[in-house]
Amino acid sequence: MLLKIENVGQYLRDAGIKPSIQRLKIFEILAKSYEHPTVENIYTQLSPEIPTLSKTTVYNTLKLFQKHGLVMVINIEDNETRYDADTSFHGHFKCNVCGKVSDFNIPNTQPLIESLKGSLITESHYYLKGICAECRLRTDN
Amino acid sequence: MLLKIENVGQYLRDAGIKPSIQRLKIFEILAKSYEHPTVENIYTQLSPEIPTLSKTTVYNTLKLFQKHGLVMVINIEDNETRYDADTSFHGHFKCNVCGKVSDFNIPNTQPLIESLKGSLITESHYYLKGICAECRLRTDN
DNA sequence: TATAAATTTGCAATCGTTACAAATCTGAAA
DNA sequence: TTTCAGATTTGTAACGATTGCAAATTTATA
Repeated sequence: MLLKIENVGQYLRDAGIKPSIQRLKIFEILAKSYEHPTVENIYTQLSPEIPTLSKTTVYNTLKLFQKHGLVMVINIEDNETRYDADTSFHGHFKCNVCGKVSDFNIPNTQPLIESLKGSLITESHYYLKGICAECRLRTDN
Repeated sequence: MLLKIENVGQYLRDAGIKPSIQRLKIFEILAKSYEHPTVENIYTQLSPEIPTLSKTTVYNTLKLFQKHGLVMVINIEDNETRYDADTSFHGHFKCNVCGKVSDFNIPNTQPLIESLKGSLITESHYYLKGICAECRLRTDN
């Protein structure tokens, strides 16, 4: 989802991260769009603006965000790691035709799983794959 | 979960796959255990029994199983692809301490997601991460 | 037994990610 | 302002999982 953060610099500072230009821009891409970009996506988008940007910086920064709980990792495809600045519990839907990943709300709260009694749950992930409405219309599926 | 398949050879044949020794053994590892092995796991387990086994064969075979709907991919960690011969909808829980991945049943049916109306859903994945009961007791978490 | 097709194998290539050390930047003290 | 230490960024090399591909082997068929 689109996160409404007025001051990204403050948001990072509050999380204990010094807001360098690279960090600010990377976080903005994550927060101010509906995409769930890969490292490659972020790097490509930012390169014109920050020509000296290194892909290593993107990796390092995302690791840093993760460590501070500002970002969650989306593993839908095994060869495609995506990132999301919305860390609240929500689902992801990936269209196998156009490749887009969209968010969806999960109505009810998580069910209590009997067999996991005694376990500590720190992360929940729910995702679906299929063909999105637009692609179905377009391709007659 | 533990799949109860009396005749693995027949099961593969029914799916349109000729049951070679390699395919049989690889499928047995997937079906007859609670683990959710990686390619590495499978290769290591089978190597003593089939000394000529190639890791490429494991990859090819898993791709083939996938194509015929006999196997689902589990992407919990971005650097660790696991496989499961139980393709029915169920959840996975990964313990961050011992690393084990266990199954759990999901009680109620999937909620209808309003925003996905018109989409065709072909795969559902639900997974949790945390610390399992055993590791909590052992490590005092 | 001969031959074609299917399967397996081994190796090289690819790609995403990480390690690491040098370069650059930032902020505080002098 | 200048200097210096620490933080951050960068580029390159290394690594590991996965794939491409062609040769070798096995299996099925005539």
